[in-house]
Amino acid sequence: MNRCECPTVESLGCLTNLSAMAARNYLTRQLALNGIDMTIEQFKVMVVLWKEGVATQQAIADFVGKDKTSITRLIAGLEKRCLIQRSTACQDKRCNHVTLTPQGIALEKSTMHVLDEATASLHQGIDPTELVITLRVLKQMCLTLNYSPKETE
Amino acid sequence: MNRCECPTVESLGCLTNLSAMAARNYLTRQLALNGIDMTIEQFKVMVVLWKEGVATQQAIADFVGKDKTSITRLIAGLEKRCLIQRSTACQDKRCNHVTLTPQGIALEKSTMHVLDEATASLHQGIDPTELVITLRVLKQMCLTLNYSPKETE
DNA sequence: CCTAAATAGTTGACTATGCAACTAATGAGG
DNA sequence: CCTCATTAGTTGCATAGTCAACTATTTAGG
Repeated sequence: MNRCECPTVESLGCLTNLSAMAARNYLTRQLALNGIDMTIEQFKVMVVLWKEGVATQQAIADFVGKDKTSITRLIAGLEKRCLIQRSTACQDKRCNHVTLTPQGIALEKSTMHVLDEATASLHQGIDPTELVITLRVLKQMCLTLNYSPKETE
Repeated sequence: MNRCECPTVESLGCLTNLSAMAARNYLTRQLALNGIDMTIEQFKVMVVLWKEGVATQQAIADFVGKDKTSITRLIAGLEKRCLIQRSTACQDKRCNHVTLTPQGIALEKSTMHVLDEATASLHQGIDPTELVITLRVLKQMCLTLNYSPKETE
């Protein structure tokens, strides 16, 4: 049964949700198929750390566009898998410094490879020009919603 | 802090997730602001029922593009709010017939109004031609993923 | 200096999702 | 007819997300 038949919609509200879920599930399967025990959400946190080396939880939250609460729990999952470490100490004792473990560092190459292949699959069959437009439109929508002045109220 | 800064991406994988979440949260707020005690997910189920009148849980799952497990739980939420009813009986005793209660029927107009306004907000500032392209691209991506022949394996 | 506001993180309650395992009912083939 | 595969739905387990309330720390202002 075709999963794109939601009767609601010719709207970004519904279609972004459907396609996001489809992409999410696809990436999850690909990671699993490649023996990488990591969810997409955890993966995004790892990308930040691979880039930055160290980060506070709040900084990670801002990077990946999530609540600090979510980060607390994602970090907990990554810590359980021994991919990152939390060190409570720094000048500002409110902050946690999140750093990669050797295992975490080692995963970068293979994991990014899976991501690149998966992204290629997602983009497959899509006209490059239209892809660019789509990405721009989605960003536009994010901006509109995050900065929306009065919530239509 | 701008929530569209995920460093990962110029990919549909990441951007659809960000924009879907943004849209989802926006719609949730709008429903709440209008005094409608319903989540987006429940709302989608209601749309199916407003259209179809009756449906089995599996049929609803297919319509909204979710697992039957999710539907079991969404339906439970709607039942608790007295918006729908499950009647186990029919020719095929495996099926549940899900129907609307009078309260559920009564909610259609106001709820759809909120949806229409919210959709207009989402689409605000987006060129109509580009919107059409975007919707087509997202559908394409859903199709690619649902029918993906070999999972890149 | 000391109180009040802001910030970083955590926790609990609620909702949603997927997978796997399970029950119950149906249908198909020997 | 009876067994076996299929289908509908439920439940348990793990993950994720939001909001609100809370602790601890830092900072700003009287």
